[in-house]
Amino acid sequence: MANLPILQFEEKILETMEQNPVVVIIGETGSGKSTQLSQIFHRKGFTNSGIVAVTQPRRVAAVSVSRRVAQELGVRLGEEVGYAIRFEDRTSEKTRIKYLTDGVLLRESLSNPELNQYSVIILDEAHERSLNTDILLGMMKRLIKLRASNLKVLITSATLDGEKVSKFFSNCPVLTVPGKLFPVEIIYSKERPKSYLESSLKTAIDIHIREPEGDVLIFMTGQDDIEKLVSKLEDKIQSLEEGSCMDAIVLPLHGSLPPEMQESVLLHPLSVRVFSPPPPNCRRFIVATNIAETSLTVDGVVYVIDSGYVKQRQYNPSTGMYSLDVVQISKVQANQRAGRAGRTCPGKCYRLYPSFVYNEEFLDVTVPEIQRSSLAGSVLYLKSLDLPDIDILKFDFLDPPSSESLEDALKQLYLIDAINENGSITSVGKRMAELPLEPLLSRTLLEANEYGCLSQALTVAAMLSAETSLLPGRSKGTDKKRKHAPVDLPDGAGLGDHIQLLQIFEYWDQTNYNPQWCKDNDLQVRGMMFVKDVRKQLSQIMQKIAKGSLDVDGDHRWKESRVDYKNLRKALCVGYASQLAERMIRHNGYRTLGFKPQLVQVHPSSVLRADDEGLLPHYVVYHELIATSRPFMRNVCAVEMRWVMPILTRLEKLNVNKLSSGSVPSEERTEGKSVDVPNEDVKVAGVPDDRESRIQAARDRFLARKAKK
DNA sequence: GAGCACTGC
Repeated sequence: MANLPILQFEEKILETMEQNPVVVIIGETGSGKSTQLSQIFHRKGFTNSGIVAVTQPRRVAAVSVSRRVAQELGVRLGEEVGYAIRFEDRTSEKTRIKYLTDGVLLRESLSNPELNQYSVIILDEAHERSLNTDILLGMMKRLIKLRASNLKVLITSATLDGEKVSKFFSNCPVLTVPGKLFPVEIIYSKERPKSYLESSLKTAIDIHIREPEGDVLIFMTGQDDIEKLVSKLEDKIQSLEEGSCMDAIVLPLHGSLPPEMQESVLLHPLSVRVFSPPPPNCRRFIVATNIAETSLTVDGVVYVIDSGYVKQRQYNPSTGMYSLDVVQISKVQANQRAGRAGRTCPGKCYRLYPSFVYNEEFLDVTVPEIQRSSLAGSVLYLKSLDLPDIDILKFDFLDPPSSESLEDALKQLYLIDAINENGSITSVGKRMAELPLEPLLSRTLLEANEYGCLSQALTVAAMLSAETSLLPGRSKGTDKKRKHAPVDLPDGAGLGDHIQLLQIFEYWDQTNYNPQWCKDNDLQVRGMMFVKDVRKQLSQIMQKIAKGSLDVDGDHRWKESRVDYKNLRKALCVGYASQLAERMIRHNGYRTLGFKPQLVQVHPSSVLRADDEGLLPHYVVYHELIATSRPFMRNVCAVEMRWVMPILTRLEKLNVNKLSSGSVPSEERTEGKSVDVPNEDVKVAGVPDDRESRIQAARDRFLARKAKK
């Protein structure tokens, strides 16, 4: 600890802090910024007037760094040094240094907008540009004006981004603290590879034959490529002449591996011996996604092979559709990957692309999450802060999202009553913001409370929050098994996936949360326990914010509602009003109604059932649109026509221009736009002209069908 | 009839 580079900069940092409310620190890997900055401020008495907060984008980081700091200060974790993450608050009245996830700090500012308990706020790993950090950056800019006399803000960033952050904070000073990395030699390819799978295979084998010992970390884009490369690499290594090289093992590392397997990769070869006979000098090849870029650190890596690509999820605000695309990494990512080779000794990084690609094609920094996600939740959050000087469309973002994306968020919020036609937050919206959920689910919970099916809705919301971690990753071994397993699971009564999720939890509940039941049905125990936690947290918040009596514990008197789940589905229909789709006339394709109309299909994994004529329900709401091989609706729920009508009416009245004028006092607003011609109003920027006529057509068909009956 | 990188309240 004594020779951490950052400690030599202590005086300089303190001096700069004294004269400036905000300082940007560029601290390279190994500089000690995450553990030392907070201690420096503690030593210098900043903790006498308030707490020093350090945010982290990940839970594990908040926990492990705070543990380290407590140890270094020789105090018990939870006393002078503590942490706060979702479901776990290990702080006390004694706490002076507090590590917390950026999401927790955002929640805290909901009840205490000026964050008065803190004297110093450090936004660590800001260069990762998580959605929450970006919102915090904007809020800090405002906060330092309000609390000019008693708040200091520190932002840690990457070399390529520091100037930009500084400019954002009126050219605040930038301090660079060197890291403690060993030099890494960068080796570029002469040309672009035809296939980066083949190219990484060749490079890996070259390293194995020519280079001295040291593990090899290979960055690939996804599970498929990883599995292919692992098996090719294993074949190639086996075919090498016996005794000509040292032994080698090949290990995959990605997010859908069970956590135990991820951990076993991180341990040093000594521990691998538990599973296999101890090879004297054995090289490990770790084939990983970008999980190894920041989230996990693999020890012993000397060589890195960088494909130059990453799989990224992006949101298209005009269609409401997500897609997973393989895209080029940024320079910051490329450097981060290379750095993984220099943690224990000098290393080498093989970039499978020419240097001009790095220099001319790669973006300096990764496109921030805020420009790749649906912003309904963030916009609702900002609206709920009710800050007089904040206009969402002009909110000071470091990288502003497109106006199309903001308008999409406003439109969604309007359709679920979270904001009114003038863009102001409603009382429903205020209560929604208290819930740590996507707005559509928050809205569903509030509506369900009105219909007496809150308990069911809580379960659905909790199940959806954990959904990806419920099913184990697909691997050849479990695939066949899983074909039989779901037979034992409920089928959602044919009404859709939300209902099935509800039934699954209810079954588990009836077994008294038996872990064996999860295993028998191929559900991850950890995931189901998480659902239980989330459900509990949500019901506690609902008890605080909902009016009237609540039924959060499950009410078994509602037997009749279990046949068709009408109340729950009705609540879902109101909550998911902006994600509604109508089936085509004579086949089972659907057309989305809230966005620029898209032809989509129900995902094949859905349990939604067709009627006797083989047709699916006329209307469904969907949890997510995802474009993979084709555009699919994932997690759908059958809804009834008469529930849909009010939504169509609301869609018709939609006027995005009015929604976006949120900061103008309402009198002025109605003055200027008093002409009430809804047909004209629909034709605004970002909304296609044909939408109105399509909705009209949808209504006509609906009325015609109704007349027939 | 498909398959998904990574986080977080």
